Amino acid sequence: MAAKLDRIFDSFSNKSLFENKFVLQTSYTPKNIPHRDKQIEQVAGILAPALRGERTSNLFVYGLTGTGKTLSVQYVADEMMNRAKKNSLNLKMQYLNCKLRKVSDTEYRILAELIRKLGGDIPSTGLPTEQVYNKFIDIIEGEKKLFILVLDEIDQAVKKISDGFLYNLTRLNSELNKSQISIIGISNDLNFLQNLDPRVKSSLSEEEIVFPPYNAIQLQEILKDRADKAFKEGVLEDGVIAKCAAYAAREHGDARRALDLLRISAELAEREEKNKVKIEYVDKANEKMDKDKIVDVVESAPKQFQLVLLSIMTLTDAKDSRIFTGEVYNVYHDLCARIKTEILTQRRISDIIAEMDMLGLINARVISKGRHGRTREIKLSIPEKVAGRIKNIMHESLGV
DNA sequence: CGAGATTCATGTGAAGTATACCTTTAGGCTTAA
DNA sequence: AAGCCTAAAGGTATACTTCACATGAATCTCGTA
Repeated sequence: MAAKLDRIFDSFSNKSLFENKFVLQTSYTPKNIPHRDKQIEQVAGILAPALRGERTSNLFVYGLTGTGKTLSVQYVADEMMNRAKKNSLNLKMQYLNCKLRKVSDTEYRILAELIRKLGGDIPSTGLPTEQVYNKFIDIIEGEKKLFILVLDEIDQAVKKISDGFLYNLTRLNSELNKSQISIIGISNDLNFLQNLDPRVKSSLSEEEIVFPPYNAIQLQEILKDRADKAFKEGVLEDGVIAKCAAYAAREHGDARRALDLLRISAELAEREEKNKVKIEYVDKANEKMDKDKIVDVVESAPKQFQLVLLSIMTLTDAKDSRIFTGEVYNVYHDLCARIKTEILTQRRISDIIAEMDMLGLINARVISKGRHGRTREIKLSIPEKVAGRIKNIMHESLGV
């Protein structure tokens, strides 16, 4: 065993394909952002008044995942902060990703997280929401400043909560005396604005910028740029980058995905102690990414979700016809009885199934079976290759 | 035979409940002057 | 008297339950051709 480990460690330290892996990670902020010059200029143009101490317009940024929205905004923000520091302007920016699980569920949690990031302290529950607002205002009003709030994945937040939250935020300015606040909303959902309360819509999107997806060629350039820094000389086989770019271009030009693909391909190659990244590793990486995502969701899901999912999977195996809510509930019921867990009502299970549909674990749609009532028709949307693994995880965590 | 009426199995909304936290407040005890 | 601790009182959020009503097409009913 020890010898084997030695070998693994040796190969790891000696033959690493990476020069600097960090460059490929999502947290890395490159110095130049290719093909986004125009958007960056626009953002900068809109935010520039802040450097003169004026309030900036609220800004709304669209674009699919991995089109460089967050990166560009953060880039501009960083530059501005530098500038502001030099001119000793009291400018403050705060970035918040609304999608993080611990944050996303409620208005309360978003505000609480925001306050924590600003150095305040707020309990995780118990306070009236209004008091949390007051605390937030207190912090901002602490000293005179311009405050720019960047809300990433804002559509997620609104989907979970309501747009009342945004309404409150946009109105916040009228309650502020010394300071002023501007909001930058970043959204993946292009239709997001249309479903918004008109009042919110007009005040939030004083300015709008759209980030178009990258095409395959642009993706290749981005990848090459980073690959040069990330990898040692000549470890990439020809066409690896092209293939990563192609895969990602198929997924609406998602640069993040392209970079992940490249990194994971190389990691796989490294693990097999190869000294070159071959094209087939890209395929493997692609599969692995899908799989990891699902595993992640399932692992972090609450127990009752897992039980319901397990019921659905059992049913999928048992019969090849369509699956309905009632059947799932029966199986779930038995399962709970078997492992002595409390049994939730069918009403709740119905909601859980709807939520799992949102998570993309299953595919459920409401159908009417005429005389035989209305129900959801449920289909598992976990690939078979991953299903086994998922089942193991659940068996383990549930102790079935 | 075809237009309505009926029906089933569950979707869906609203309101209520239990639990887990949180702050505030008031009483009681300790402490220092 | 001031300070500190503790327990009770009064809030809220969240996950869930209960109740009640809404749905929508297969099936049934019945009048008519």
